[in-house]
Amino acid sequence: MADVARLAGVSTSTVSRALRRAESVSPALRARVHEAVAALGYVPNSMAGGLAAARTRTVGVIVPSLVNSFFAATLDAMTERLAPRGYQIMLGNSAYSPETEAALVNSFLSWSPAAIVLTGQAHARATMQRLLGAGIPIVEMWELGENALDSLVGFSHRAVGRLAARHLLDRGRRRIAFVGAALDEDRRAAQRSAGFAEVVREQLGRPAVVVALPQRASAATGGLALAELLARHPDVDGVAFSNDAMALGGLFECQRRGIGVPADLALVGFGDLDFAAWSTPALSTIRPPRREIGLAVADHLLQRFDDPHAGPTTIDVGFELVPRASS
Amino acid sequence: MADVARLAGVSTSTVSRALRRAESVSPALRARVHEAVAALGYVPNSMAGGLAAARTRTVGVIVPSLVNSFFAATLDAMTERLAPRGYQIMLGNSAYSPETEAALVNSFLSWSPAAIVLTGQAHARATMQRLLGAGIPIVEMWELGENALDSLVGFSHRAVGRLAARHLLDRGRRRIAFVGAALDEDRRAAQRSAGFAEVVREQLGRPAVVVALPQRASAATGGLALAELLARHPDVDGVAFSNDAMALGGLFECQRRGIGVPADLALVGFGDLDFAAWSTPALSTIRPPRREIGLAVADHLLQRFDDPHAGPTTIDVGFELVPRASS
DNA sequence: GGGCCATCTGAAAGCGCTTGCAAGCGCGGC
DNA sequence: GCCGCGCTTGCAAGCGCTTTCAGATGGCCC
Repeated sequence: MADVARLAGVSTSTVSRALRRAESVSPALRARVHEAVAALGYVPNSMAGGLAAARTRTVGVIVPSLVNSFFAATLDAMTERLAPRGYQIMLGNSAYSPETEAALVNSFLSWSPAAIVLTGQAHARATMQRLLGAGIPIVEMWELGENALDSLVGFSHRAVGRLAARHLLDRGRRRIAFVGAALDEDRRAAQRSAGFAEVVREQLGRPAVVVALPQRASAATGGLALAELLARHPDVDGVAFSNDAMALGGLFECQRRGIGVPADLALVGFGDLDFAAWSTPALSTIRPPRREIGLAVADHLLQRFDDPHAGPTTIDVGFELVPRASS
Repeated sequence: MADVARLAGVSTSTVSRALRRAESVSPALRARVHEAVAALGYVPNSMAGGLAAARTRTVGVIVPSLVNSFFAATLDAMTERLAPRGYQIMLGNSAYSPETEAALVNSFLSWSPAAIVLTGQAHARATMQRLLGAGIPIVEMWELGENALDSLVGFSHRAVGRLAARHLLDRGRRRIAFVGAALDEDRRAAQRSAGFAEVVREQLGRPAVVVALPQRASAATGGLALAELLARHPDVDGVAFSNDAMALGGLFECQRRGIGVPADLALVGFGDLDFAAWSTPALSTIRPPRREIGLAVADHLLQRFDDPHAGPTTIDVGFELVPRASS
């Protein structure tokens, strides 16, 4: 930076200001500084900057899994929006464990991040306290409930479950069931399941049939769980799956068994993954705005970075039923 | 840190050493320091540390896409191995653009990372120079060719394409074709296509039929591309897809058209994604070690971090044909 | 033309750690 | 009993920026 200052014939404080808050430096000097920066290929040392300013252009993001393409799409969209503004993403993978999440939050905080983004609303108490004490924007995403820590960007998974059930009822199905996986671990899937069960109880006056395997959701568990459901309730005529990957597995299981979809069994998934529109029959599903969540989080954060007066908000990004041939 | 030092009755340098290189501090003091750290809930400021030491426990990773579950799985595995050792991942999304990659490398470098991990071997010249000048381990992953920048962890995509072709030939198919997408952008897919074409030329003495759509690979493009292939070559009897998502789209397209798989048309994919084993018929595919790449990269880096004498290596993680019912 | 205010720039004090250097200490050998 | 060597520990000098504070500059009004 001293070199840049020398070449531009100014002091390092001016260089810093020209690079940081351009408007506080006269246009002529600003141009000279930028020329010098370009000529020297100067790249500021982020750590020195961060240390001096006690904040950095870093956003810590913790997701429970990357293989789950929901969060991958959200992250994708988030980097897309944040990177051009010079914000780096520090990635953390909690593997659905609150303890791991706590450890990640701790180490993220040691970087004085500009914000921290978490998935869901379930956190260790210590995590929440530490987060609140940091005095930076905190965003919880992908879930929408009470008592937000700070900002919230998501939608109601209970409502998703309710909609799935209503959709099957609308299609004239009465012997309907919910198929999930790892519901103890995946809170949001459990909420969808609960919403589904609510509607079943309200409309049909009986407890809902829910089959959940302990393994993680996948096409394999979808097929296996459907097999188990059929073994226990051979007369089932409509199934809501916890996500599209499982629904795909269910669809294939039906093909193997010669079960007509939707003639014998109506299927509805969640996610609107790439293949849903292309399967035979095309998969009815509920589309969560995977990318939009990332964009909304990024936009909200940028706004709060730019305007210190901007406070936390709750953004309901909603979701959408995509009825197709499978139901 | 001063507080910790006071509580432990030592100087800050001792605290730093106890935390950093434990062996250079007597066991008694080390224990006192750790007690004090625990009592105070002290979390070191990474930036101050990084600034003073001119290096950080940070690894910059650039992938071309997260939605592509190949890289998501690799990243997942990498974080799993790196996080427990205190290394943070800075995530960059190049979106298959060398310019974006160059910008990301630049900003990563401003954090004095412990290493940088790139996807593939195609980079802007300036990127490579800057990287080499940084004097840190550089890993290129997912591709295996000549002239590694530094370390290399991957496999030969040309060999994958060759194997796909040979597999179809082994199954007695002669009118075989390759179906891909965005081959100009996705170098590795292009290499698979080239390997496929080589074998066709060698064994059948004619140029290979390759259909590639400009859009990104997906079930949708797989179905569309297969439709185009069938329009141009109705007599095709074997197809290798650039990846499993496309193959799935192709399989569904066959179901729609009543084309028997594998009776009329043999299908082979690439990736061994979750659903491949569960489709009807189960999808023959070539399995790249998605997670293993991440683990190998992480292990290699940790080794080089621990032992400054350790140099770059090239690791061929290989791949595996998984023959199933679709071929 | 002088005085005052607004605007822009520079000097310098850290930000919280790491690490080279040197001093302190205990112990074994002569 | 003294010397010297190794192992520990503390001192203090930065690492490369940001930002406060004050000084310089120029424009404008009376």
